[in-house]
Amino acid sequence: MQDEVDELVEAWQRERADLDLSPVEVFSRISRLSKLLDLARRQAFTTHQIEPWEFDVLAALRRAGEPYELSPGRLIRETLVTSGTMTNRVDRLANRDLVERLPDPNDRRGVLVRLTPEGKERVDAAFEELLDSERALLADLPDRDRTQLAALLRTLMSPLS
Amino acid sequence: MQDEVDELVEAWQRERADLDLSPVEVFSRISRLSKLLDLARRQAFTTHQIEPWEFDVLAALRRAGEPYELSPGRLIRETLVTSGTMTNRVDRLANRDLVERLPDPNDRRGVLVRLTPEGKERVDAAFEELLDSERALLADLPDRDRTQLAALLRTLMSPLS
DNA sequence: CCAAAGTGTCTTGATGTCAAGATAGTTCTG
DNA sequence: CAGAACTATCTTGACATCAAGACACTTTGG
Repeated sequence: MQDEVDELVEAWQRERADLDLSPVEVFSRISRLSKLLDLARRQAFTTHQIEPWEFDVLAALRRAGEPYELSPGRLIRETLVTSGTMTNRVDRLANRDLVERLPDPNDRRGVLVRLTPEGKERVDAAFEELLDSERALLADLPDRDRTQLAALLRTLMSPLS
Repeated sequence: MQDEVDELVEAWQRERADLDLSPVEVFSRISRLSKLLDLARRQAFTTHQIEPWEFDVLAALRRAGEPYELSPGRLIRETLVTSGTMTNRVDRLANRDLVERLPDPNDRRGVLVRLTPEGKERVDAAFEELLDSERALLADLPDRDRTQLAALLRTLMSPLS
């Protein structure tokens, strides 16, 4: 069985037979999968009227547990975006009443972003839908393979993070 | 050994013990890896003064083989971007003399994008650097695991593409 | 205790992308 | 062969992001 990446590697091989192309087999697939996953994710969220970037923020707050509060700085670190981006995201989420901004009682520079009850409902529903859709994508992969894949990805990631 | 995703899964587990979180173990790692890879890629290309998006276009033309020509439509399909984006990319690459636009002799609506000699040099050098940097990332992974990882990713991708 | 360095958040301007639609040329159908 | 449907590319306007820096407050060190 052959996929797009096999074709890509063959094309390179024809042109640059001198190169060792083995890294492409792994990394090109990861990049493509990630792009396709974004689409699937966006799809899964449409029912709940939220965008992937909204989910990322809401989910970080949800995972934090009661009282569902984190500082913008912490959200930045969790979601790997810049501060300008996070200001903008929180603004838009606050406009939609999914989060609210509170002054940090311990630091007058600081702010706390808190999930509203509606935000919590929304993110919980979206997460369940996301898990369902991802489970469907994994359907072809036996349990053993799934575990092994996760383990290999963990190893690959360790030098990067 | 534990990574960020293990922590993320634990946090979810504390909050939502009712859910089966196994898909997260795979997909969250793929997304994160892809993000980290983008950074590594960007890094590898700085020496050669090109951006990842430039590489994507130049590489598609390079792989096509002599005379290194493809239509914008074909480039769109290879790189998974919209037509507006591709027009913009080709414009900027043409301004930097890395590609040129030619009329398609067989279709007066059409255009062919051709790699210039400088574009070819640039993309070849960048690709070699990219392969080196990716090989370094794979250094910890034995050959056997590498092949298996590629195979598992191929299986995972097949229902999506 | 005060000045300097550090930290947390927001603002600004530039950039790359997309969706929708415009335009020009081609292919199909009756 | 004429009109309709289709295709290829480009244009436009909106949008999310980032990098750099502004601003307010806090911590550190003499």
